[in-house]
Amino acid sequence: MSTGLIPADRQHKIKEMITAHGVVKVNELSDLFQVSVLTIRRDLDALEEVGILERSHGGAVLRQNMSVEPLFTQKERQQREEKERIGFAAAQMIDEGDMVLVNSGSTTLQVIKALKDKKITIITNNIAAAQVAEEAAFDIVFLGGNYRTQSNSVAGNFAQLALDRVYANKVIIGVDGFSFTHGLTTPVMLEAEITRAMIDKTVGKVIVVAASSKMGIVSNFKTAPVEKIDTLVTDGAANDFLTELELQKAGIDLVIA
Amino acid sequence: MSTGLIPADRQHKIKEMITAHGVVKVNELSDLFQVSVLTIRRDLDALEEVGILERSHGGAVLRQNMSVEPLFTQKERQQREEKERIGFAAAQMIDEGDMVLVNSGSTTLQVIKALKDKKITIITNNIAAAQVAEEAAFDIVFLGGNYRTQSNSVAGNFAQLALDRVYANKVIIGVDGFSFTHGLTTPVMLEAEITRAMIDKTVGKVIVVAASSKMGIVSNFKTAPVEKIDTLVTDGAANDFLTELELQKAGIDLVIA
DNA sequence: TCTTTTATGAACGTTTATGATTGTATGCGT
DNA sequence: ACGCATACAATCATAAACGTTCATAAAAGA
Repeated sequence: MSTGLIPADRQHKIKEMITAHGVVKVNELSDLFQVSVLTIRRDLDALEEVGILERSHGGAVLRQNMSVEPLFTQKERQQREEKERIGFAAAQMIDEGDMVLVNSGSTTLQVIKALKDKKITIITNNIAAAQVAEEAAFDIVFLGGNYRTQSNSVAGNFAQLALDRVYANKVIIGVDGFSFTHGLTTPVMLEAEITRAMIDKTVGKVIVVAASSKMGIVSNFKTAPVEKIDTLVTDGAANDFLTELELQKAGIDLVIA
Repeated sequence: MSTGLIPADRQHKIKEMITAHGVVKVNELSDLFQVSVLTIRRDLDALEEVGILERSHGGAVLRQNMSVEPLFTQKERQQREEKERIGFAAAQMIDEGDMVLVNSGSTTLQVIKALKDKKITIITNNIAAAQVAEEAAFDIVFLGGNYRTQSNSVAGNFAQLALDRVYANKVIIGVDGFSFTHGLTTPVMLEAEITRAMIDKTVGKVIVVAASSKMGIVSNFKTAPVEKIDTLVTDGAANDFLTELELQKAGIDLVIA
């Protein structure tokens, strides 16, 4: 054996093939690369180990993260219980008849779930809220705009246009980063603009919901300085980060869920 | 047994089929994949084990994680195959780069599904389209507005506001009633207003998708006279209702799916 | 140079996938 | 309700694919 491919190169090509076709067969690969089926099998085993494919008799298929929202669901599951508690605590601050703006994110979705039985109006760009609305007491109004599958939300001109016409008396903000010096930040510009507009259009309480994992994080786009926040709802682990002095200086009421 | 599919790939394809159609038949699959019904049954058993479908005589049906729209789903299942065909036929009329307005309803949702691989922009009030967008090539823009759980769609001021800013070159309209004398009608006023506005904002083709069961029906609110229609996509059973003379008089191209 | 590691292939017993057969269960039509 | 057609489950047989072990040979290293 002299002019053959090296294993890594062969495996790389297999990887490309299965990504393109979704499936590869041991026989075909053996034929194509002019190596024994045994070698191919070992290649496939190695690639399965890495996790990019699944073996099956006769070949292998591409491992699919499959069907529904990969990122969103994964993010949602992570720390789910904490977020449920935070959502419940935040929901206690909403009264019947309120008009509440809610931005996108897995934490704010938990707030919406917790608001199920309240007769209020929710205005949101979080499309995932549609599922919750099925058997909820609240009215829900969606902002329009370009849909982003990763976050299951909308943003853009239409949303801004709609927000121009609205005044709310409370706003629930979920964030990706919370920092005393850099304020609230999120990784996507359009989302940041929506959040900023939501805060602007609220004459009442600005409620931020953020798991402790967001504390001290600074993401790419700033939505608001901490001074704008009225209430911060988080979990106990955030105590390490938050100091009484700083909270007081920023005028933030702290709620530990 | 030589060049056949490997089991995992076949099962994967079955999975896709049942997700798309909601139901698969053992005979059809056996025929399609050129394997015995016995093999198909074993595939279905395996997939049932995993929990993505439920066996039944002659085939299997998609297991619903439930939760979602009772009314909507029921309506959607009814005449599902016809609507799929209609959706597919209507999708053929859309070209790359088009900006397409689509109103709400189970039939238009099928059109959106059929448009999965086209690089276009879809503007719709049909929130159900979010699920389709997961793995679609098109961009999707949602109109905002008050959410109605029954139809899984939005309507109202925000939607009208957004539509003011848009011009599309094609519009896909699903209706509840189609009548030569009374035009297109739907049972909900807000939906009718949206549909009317969509037609107004379209400079190109007005494509109506309507199962034969809608023919001759007059619902509560009128959206447009038949003269506005460029193309009607329906199924064969509509021939009893449609006459060549009337179609010609209204200037409608007929497409039987 | 000698050893070690890595890659590959051959041989052989084992497992898996599939289809044929047979008898049973289910659903449909009259 | 009954009978017929179809779909089903169970068992068995076969061939392809598989894993294991061993052997060979090239590449890397000492």
